Parts: sequence; C-alpha cells; structure tokens
Amino acid sequence: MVSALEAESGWPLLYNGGAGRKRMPRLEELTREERLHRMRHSAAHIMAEAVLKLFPGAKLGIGPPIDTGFYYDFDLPRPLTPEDLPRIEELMRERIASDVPFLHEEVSKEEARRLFADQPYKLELIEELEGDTVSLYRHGDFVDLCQGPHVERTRQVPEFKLLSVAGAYWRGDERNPMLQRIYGALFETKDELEAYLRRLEEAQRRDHRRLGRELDLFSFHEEFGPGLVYWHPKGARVRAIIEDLWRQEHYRHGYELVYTPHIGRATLWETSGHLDFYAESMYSPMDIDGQLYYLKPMNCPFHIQIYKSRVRSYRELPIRLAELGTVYRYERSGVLHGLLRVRGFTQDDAHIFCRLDQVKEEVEGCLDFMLLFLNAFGFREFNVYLSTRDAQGKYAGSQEDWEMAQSVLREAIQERGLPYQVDEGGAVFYGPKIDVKLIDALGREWQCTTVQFDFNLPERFDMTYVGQDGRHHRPYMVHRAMLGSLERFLGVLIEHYAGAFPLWLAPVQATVIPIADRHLEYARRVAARLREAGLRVEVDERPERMQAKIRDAQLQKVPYMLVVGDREAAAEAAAVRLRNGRDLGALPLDEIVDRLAREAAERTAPSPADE
RNA sequence: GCCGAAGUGGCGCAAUCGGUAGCGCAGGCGAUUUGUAAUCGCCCGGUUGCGGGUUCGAGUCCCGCCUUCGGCUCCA
Repeated sequence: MVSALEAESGWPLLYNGGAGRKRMPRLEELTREERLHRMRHSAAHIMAEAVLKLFPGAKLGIGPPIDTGFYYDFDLPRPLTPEDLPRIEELMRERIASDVPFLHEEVSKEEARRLFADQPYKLELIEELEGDTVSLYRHGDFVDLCQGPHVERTRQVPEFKLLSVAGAYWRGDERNPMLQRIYGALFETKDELEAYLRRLEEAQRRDHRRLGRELDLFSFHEEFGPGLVYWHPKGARVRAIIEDLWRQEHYRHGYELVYTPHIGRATLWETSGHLDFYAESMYSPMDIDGQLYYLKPMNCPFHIQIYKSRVRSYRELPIRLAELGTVYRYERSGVLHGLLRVRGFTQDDAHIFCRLDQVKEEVEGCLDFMLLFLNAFGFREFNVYLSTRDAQGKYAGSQEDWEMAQSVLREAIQERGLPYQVDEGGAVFYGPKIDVKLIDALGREWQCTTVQFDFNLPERFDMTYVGQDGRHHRPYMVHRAMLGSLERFLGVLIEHYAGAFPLWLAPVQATVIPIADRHLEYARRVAARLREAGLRVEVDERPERMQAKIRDAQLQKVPYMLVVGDREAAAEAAAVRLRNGRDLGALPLDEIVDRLAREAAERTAPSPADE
C-alpha cells in the first residue's frame, strides 16, 4: 500500500521497513538538532560513496555525524593527501545535485553478509548486531549498514566542507588497524558554516602556542626535553600574580599551605599503590645511595605524611593542606600539546582530611571556592560532570561510603544550580568525583577543577584520628584542584583573552611612549609615579618614531599606552590610548594613576572583546 | 605509542629537473627627533633537525632516528 504522499513524491517515505512502517517525518517537522543529525549522517554516506568511486577497493569503517559535521573511516590502498579532498567534495556535490532518494530497508543478516562480503569491517558490525535482521540505507548504487535516519533526498544535504584527513583506530582501539578518517563540517546554512570556519580561524589566531612566542610568555626547548615549559619573565609574571592570589585566597578559606619534596623512595609509592596502578605514567627511578627514588607524579602521599606526622584529634579536623605542587608524568609523545598537555606541571593541589559529619560542608566549600576563584578570571559558565561507580567495577571503600559520597557530590552541585551530567561508571576505583569544565570565550570546554573522594589512600597509609570516644577512626579524604595545573590554566587563559590580559593580570600594564628624546626624562617620571602606585610600567626609550612604539605596544597587547610630548610634559599629563585603539586624549597624571590603580585592584575581567 | 603531514638564520617564508641557499621581520651600527598601528641606509646572521646512503654534485632522492603539527588512543 502506497500513501498519497509517497505516490506524489515517487519514492517510499519509509522509516521502519516491514511491520510498523511509519512515514519518515519531513525535515521541516524536525528540531534543528534532528535535521542536522540527518544531514550530517547523509553527507557521511555520500562521502563514502565518493571515496568508493575513487578507490573501488576501499573498505568502509563507520561514518557517524558529530557535533560540527561528520566523518567516515576508510581502509584505503594509499594514504590520502589534502589534495584528495577537493576531488571527493566534487563527487559529493555531483551526487547531491543528482537528488536521489535515501531508501531504507531491513534485510536478513544472511543477505547483509552477502551484500557486504568484501567489507570486513561491516561484517564485523553485522555479527555484533542483535536480532535477525539489519537495517540498511541506500542512495543511488551505494548501500550502507546503517540505523539512520537520513534525509529524504540527497539534495537536502546543505553546505559542507571537507576539513582534514587523520588516522583513527578501527573502533577506537589501538590494537586494531589504523584507518583513514576524513572530517567534514556541515551546517544548515552557508552562513552557519562560514561562521564555524571563522571560529576555527579565530581559534588559530588565539592559539596559546603562537601567542606564547609572540608575547614572550614561555617557550619549549624540544631538543632538551619535549613537554617541559620554560616560563619567560612576562609569562612568569602572570603566573606569579595568579599564584599570589591563590595563596592569599587559600589562607583566607581555611587552608594551610605546605611544601613537599619532588622525589620519594620507592617504599612510599609502593604503599600508596602508585607503583602498581600508575607506573606507566611514572619516570624511571634514580638510585641514591642504593635506594630507589621516584619523581613524584602526585602530591597526595606527601600530604598524607604531613597529616601522619603526629596523632590527630577529631578536634583539629578538617585539615586542609594545599600546595602548588610540581609533578612529572610520562605522557606519550603524540599527546603533548603546548601548555595544555605537558610532562611537568604544577597542580594547585589540596587534600582535605575530615570527619563524616564534615564531608558535605567541605565538598560545598570546594565548589564555592572554585566558583569564586574562576569568576575572577571571567569564567561564568561551567559544565559539571559527576562520575559515579557502576555495578561491575572493582572499587576501594564500602558501598555505604560510596553512596554517601555520591549523594554529597550530587547535592552540592544541585544546590549551586550548576548544570551537570552523570557519568555512570566514570568514577576512578578509589572514589567518585566531580569534574568541572569551564567554558571559554569561544565556547570551548576545558577540564580544570576536580573534586575527588579517596577511599583508598587513607586505608593504605592507615590514617587515623582520635575521636570523641577516644578510639581511632579513619578520616575521609578529598583531593581537590581548582585550576587543575597552572600550565594548562595559563594556556586556557591566554586563549580565553586572546593574549589581551585584563589589567590586573597584564605583565606590562602600561607603556610610556615619549615622542622625542627630549621627553625621555618626563616619561621616566611618569613611569615612576605609576610604579609607586604598584603598577607595572615600561618606558619605550628606543630611538623609534612614536607610531612604531604605539604599534609595538599594541601588538604586545599592553592595556594602556601613555604618550608624552611637549604638551603633556607641560601639563603633568599623558595622552592615554587603549589597546583597542580608543584614544582617551590627555588626562592629568593624578587621574591616570587613580584610574589604573583602581582598575587593577578591582580585578575586573573585561570581555576579550576589549582587545 | 599509532596514522598522515612537516622540519631551511631568533620568527615567518622562498629556492625550476639534483647544479653557487635567498627575502621580509627581528638583531647590530649610523643617520633622523618625530603627535596615535611600521623613518631611512648599511651590516651581522644558515653544516638546510640529527646520522647514514646514492651521486661528479643533495635543501631537493633513499634508509634510520629526533622533534613539531593534525588526528587516534590515553589522560590515576
């Protein structure tokens, strides 16, 4: 039986073949998400068809939609090069223009095996599918194992662009063969696609690796060790400002700061269990007087020693120990990425040891502290992930403790009105955790804050406190980092601000620009006045033209340029120019000092648009 | 670690078919003393990532290694 609509359009509008057929909803009846999903998925099929045309022997992997487009994985006789992409795009456009329908069918597994006889990856998928039949989608001569749904006709696939070729393991498992993945971007309208491509370019422009060099913030010296950061004076300045604030705020929030060694004997790491479950990330030991010492990948065992240095009473809990602790971890060479993934980094680490009745308040304290602190850097939006245990895994700690901890974490998130997702089974074996990802100016997510329960280490190190009842009790332990690591956080900040740090963070807050040599002396006096007010000021004394000095200060993203010539010197003033190009004209020196000092003290975090 | 691409003065790039490694910026020196995004001239600077090989001759071709970039995997 053919419906009127089907008869009219000339192709079967079937969504589910066989029993329970229903009409495939028209695109305009769907939500934007559903439409995009179909369009991207269909584009992936069309791309697979094109690749198959160019490489008749190609073996197909999978080709799903993703949140900016689609990809498809192929096993090909030769490596793809970027030059192949336009050719594939061309074939795709031809197919889209031909406007053939997407047809859905259900066939028996047996038939599917025949159909995909020369497609080993598809055969593998067929075997793993449940039921006796499998679902196929066909357009033109191309057929793919696929649940769908798809668009009705190829012409409904809108603007797209193939972006890149990359390697990808079959089914994401590194023991499997490496396939070639083609990524494409696809949006409903040309404007949206272009906006997305512009955003990619913008991200490149903000790349912290590039800005780090241009603004003289940090460097890497690969020949002497990849993944190891060298902070230059200006980058170190920004870091020091953050660290100072961090220390100050920790004291204010009831933390005690500690310093611990960078190495510890093997026995420490045996007790902590790191040599069993974390050895892959640890560097080879060094022999000191016949004893093996390891560089620390974590600070926790050291903080535990401080806790254990004497008997603890329930009265002293909670004990909150915080440290900017530098750790070293082996990361596989292919994963290093600027400041965002390094081999040596400084965690803004803290460990809270407390009683059961204090757990909730402590977790809430962590979240509130985090919100307060990250707000100072202009981060207002966060995505929160709650990782819980699942039924299968092996976990340290009792069932009751886990339930307590998970509900405490959940309530803390909910009470703060933070949007969150639960990652069931995402917990590490020693306890449930909250991960907070901040959202930067480009809408990207960055993992920074983490709050983790630990039911393992207190046990392993036999930590105790003496309770009101005079008996020994096991304290609860919470690991917590707010910024994650200073290296990563600085990398995120650089990209967030596109290098244009707000005044309070800017390594150089103002550059005084004398117009001619005869203004040098006055320029120095201006700088001295500002420095007295605690501001970071430089005088550009180079024998350059004023225009060149302005340009350089601008490129260095210095917030304030203070131009001084005859008129300003006579009036005890400076002509104020902002890095966004705005010219405030000449202002009295007193007013400038007040204005800058106030702005710096307020730690305002203006939107990166000020750049 | 795996797949692909790449590595040429500090930075960004060029060099035909294998035939004398160039340019801009930065840097140094000199001149200029300037009013809101680059003043002019001169000069210095490279064993072409490292090691082998092919060749009369290698930045260019071949092999190995290192590193970076884009992904994958990993991220206790």
